[in-house]
Amino acid sequence: MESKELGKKIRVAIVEDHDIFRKRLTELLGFYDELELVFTADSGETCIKQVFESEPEKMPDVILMDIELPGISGIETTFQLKEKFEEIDIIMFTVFEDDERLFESIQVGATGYLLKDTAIDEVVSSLKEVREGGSPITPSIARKLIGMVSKPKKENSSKSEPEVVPFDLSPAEIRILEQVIDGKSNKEIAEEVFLSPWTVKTHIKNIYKKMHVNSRAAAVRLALKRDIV
Amino acid sequence: MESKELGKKIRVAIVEDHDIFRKRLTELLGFYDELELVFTADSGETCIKQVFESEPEKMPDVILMDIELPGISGIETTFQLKEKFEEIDIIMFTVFEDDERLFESIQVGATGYLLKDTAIDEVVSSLKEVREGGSPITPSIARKLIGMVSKPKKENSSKSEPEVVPFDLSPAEIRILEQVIDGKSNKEIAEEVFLSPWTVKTHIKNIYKKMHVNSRAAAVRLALKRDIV
DNA sequence: GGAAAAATACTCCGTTTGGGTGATTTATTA
DNA sequence: TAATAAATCACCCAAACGGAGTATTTTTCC
Repeated sequence: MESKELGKKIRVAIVEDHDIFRKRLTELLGFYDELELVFTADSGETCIKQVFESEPEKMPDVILMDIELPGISGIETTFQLKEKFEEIDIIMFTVFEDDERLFESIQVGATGYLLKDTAIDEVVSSLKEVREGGSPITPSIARKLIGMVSKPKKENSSKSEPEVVPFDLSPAEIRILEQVIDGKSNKEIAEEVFLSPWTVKTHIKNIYKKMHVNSRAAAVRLALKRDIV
Repeated sequence: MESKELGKKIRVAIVEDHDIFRKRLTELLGFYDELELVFTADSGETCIKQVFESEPEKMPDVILMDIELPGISGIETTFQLKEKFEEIDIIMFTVFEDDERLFESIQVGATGYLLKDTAIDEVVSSLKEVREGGSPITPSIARKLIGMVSKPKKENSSKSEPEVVPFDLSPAEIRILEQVIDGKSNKEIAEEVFLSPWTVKTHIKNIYKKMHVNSRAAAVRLALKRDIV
């Protein structure tokens, strides 16, 4: 855990399209001596522009990023920024609590995920935690995150190795996923497992939902990476 | 988010083998009126016994569970408790930060995961959050959790040596194959690499020929198996 | 300089996929 | 027993894909 020069101010940027909210946040963060607001932006495009134009000593350490933005979304913005500026930590800041956005945010490299009703000093601690290698996450969001890696409880497997199956795919689904990984088409799979092509398709759609992907290629990559097969 | 009868005291139990630590924690939590300590235990066995013998009005809402315990571990204890008392929330409380224990804790049904150096009022907020459907997690732990669901970011390996690639894919083809593995569509890839979608398609067809496959899924599997990326 | 390889762009066409919706049957378990 | 979850089958539609062919421009290397 490499804490980044304690004692130095944390350079913060705010990306938020809602004027009043942005100003209020700016105002509140102003009370904290340990923070230095380097810029605010009201859109993803502006934010990216600002970062590119920032002199090194004004480069933000952490960006508080609204997800809902006019034009490109906060998620897309994060993705683009992380491509070039890997070292900037980005905390998603949103009113939304849905799984998809959370998952996408994580995929594109967001470090934290806070709901907008988070108390201001919680926000400030989060900014610090992020600099120290942590990932501040609103508890209600954390529970969803846990849901993504935990499998709903079932049979007793307390002893020996827990036999970890990421995403809780049913046996039928795993069987089909294996065929998908083998590069077979739905029709081919159907013949292989003696099911109608429609059933195969339904299974695959359910697999996608559970794995949070939307194509065979992505499913294959994830499955191999997580050793599902 | 079903908050459980706000206004009612939260019944808490502490499971911790270290005497001084347990007493100190007990003492500290005593200052909070909104909490009611129903019991403490110094081992998993004792804890389970206590829960089974608890009268309904003394049943804990939340248990702060140390992971390192003499006899059965906090994880095993959690597992056994959750089997019978699904409604009890359990927060793992530990000095350990390793992935395995975190993962196991989640698998057996722990709701939160705090490090022992967490400030006391953070602990108290966590107890409340848990009752409101949240999952309080120490930020440094949360980052590990995120690592479990995120895709590894590509590092820029500035090519110095020729780097042998199975199948002799041209650099352009490898670049495109990487995108295919990321689950992108031809159009998305085209935008990413600034080429027309038709060109991308041509490349992909050539990749298929060289790899002797005829679908994305198959290409992804082969590429990952042979470490092309 | 000239041949070969790679990269680029485009068309036509039929097939496959992914997403949405809905329905029935069989376990399982609360 | 009632509620839930898993597995099965079905249809529609728009978008994406894969196969075949053609053609120009760059690069590379002998």
